[in-house]
Amino acid sequence: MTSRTQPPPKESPRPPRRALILDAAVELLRRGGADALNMRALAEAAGVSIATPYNIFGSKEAVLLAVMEADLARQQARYDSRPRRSIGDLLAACTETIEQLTKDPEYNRALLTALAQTGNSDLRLLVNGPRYLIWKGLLRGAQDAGELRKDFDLDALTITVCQQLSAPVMEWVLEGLDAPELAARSRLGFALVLLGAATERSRTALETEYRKAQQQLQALWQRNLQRRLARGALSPDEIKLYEDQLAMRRELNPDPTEATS
Amino acid sequence: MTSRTQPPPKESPRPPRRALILDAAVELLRRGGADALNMRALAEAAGVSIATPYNIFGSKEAVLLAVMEADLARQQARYDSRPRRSIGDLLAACTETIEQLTKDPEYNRALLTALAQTGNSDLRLLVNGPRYLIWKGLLRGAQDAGELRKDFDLDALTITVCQQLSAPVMEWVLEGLDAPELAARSRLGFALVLLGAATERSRTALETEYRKAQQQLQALWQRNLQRRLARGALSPDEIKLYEDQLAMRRELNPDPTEATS
DNA sequence: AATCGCGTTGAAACGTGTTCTAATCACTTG
DNA sequence: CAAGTGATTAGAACACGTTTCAACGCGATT
Repeated sequence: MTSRTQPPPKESPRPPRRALILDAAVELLRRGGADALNMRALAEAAGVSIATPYNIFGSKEAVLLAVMEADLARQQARYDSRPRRSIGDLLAACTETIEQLTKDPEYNRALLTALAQTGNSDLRLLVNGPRYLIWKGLLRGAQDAGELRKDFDLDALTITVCQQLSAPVMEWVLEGLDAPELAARSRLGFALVLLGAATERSRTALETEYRKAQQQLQALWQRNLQRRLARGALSPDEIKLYEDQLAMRRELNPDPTEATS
Repeated sequence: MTSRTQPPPKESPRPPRRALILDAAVELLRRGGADALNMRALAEAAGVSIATPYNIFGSKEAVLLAVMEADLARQQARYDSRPRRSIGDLLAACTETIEQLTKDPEYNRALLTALAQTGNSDLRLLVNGPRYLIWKGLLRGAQDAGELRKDFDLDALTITVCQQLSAPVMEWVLEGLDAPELAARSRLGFALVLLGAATERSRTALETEYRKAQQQLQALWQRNLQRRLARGALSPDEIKLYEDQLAMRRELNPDPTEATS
């Protein structure tokens, strides 16, 4: 009946404890990471009893899901407000999504880490459900605009694109990637996937996009590897990867920049 | 000096406690899932004191990493033994990887769940490092065989392909996907990504592969959604997705199979 | 044979999510 | 204005998990 879906239509009498707790959770996650968010700290930060979050939400997991839900609702609103139609808009949306994540890295990482730790499986639906529709809408726009072949199923494209986004995001959450690499990787993935379904009209633009992302990524790799080499913080696997890359590159360019050293 | 990389070259005197504990961990994961693997149960199952795993490995996380490492070493050996060169081999390797995972679903899911819960960030290197090289080798083979355009960077392709594998696997671990859908999704992703870099020679085969995976996926979706509809276990988001799909399909085929009901 | 080193042990400490219970508070009702 | 009523609170208690630590036992060394 009301416009909200989840919460029972019960208005908070005076002190909005629900919001108090959610705000405190966000702040704790942002400041101390996933480990900082335990129920005692949460209650204290919100200025309520430890029993209160349990009365209102039921469990720690439910608190986290509520935080996530609020986040997604905000994002969804942002997307709903601007319809987009071309592949350019699609790529822009990708960049925008990554920016939203990396704008508040501690918080977003901590939230996703904490949710992963609860082993929650609703996470998938919560995150992917609404997002899926957003991306599908964008892809449909591009398809209608003749930038994607009509004989490619929209759902299949959407899934593939979503996977290309979620994988690097997950790595970023686990601290395996920094923000620039996350951005480059997702754009690269988008471009390459879309290239597979591109029409003649969109092909060159996507190839350009692809090449741009690829060069960005290569530069980042070089930089990150050399930084880690300098720190001595490099695992055998990474070293092997690095040498592998160098060998490849040397193979392709018979005249590398070795003379400068 | 020795052929192994990680473990210090120290032979176990009589009772190989290290192996005992690792075996017990595997068995616990397989039988009871991630929750069943707590240190007390592990110690008991291995027939040692609870302190022993800590002396040998250092922490629960380290035990899990050791289990994972042993797994990967086994897999790596399997791949090393058979060099492959074409896109067909690449797709076969994808299927094979998924089969390895889903052949022992409880164990693999539990292991990855448990590792995700520890929030470990070495996970990425451990899993991706060796795997990365495997996939890169396969892609290089396909590129050398003229099935992938030479002007596409191998690392970029490898990353994108790996992401197309890791994302659905992650969803599968979180119980969001069943085994057939996992297989279909990864093949779909592989085909679509490779299609972006396909040469004229490989294009039609990849399109066929893509279409096969797509149809498989669609059939699975229909089945899964209807099954969940029947159970009444469907969230609003899923219903919206379902209606969205139906609308799309009706839009495309003016004559759906509705008459049969 | 006595001593030393070292891995192993059992129990206890510690942290965390969750629940329980008596006391408290606000708001309605007579 | 006072009493009742229900939700809310504070704090302890509980269950369960990881980790630590001092004591122990066993084999090798001198």
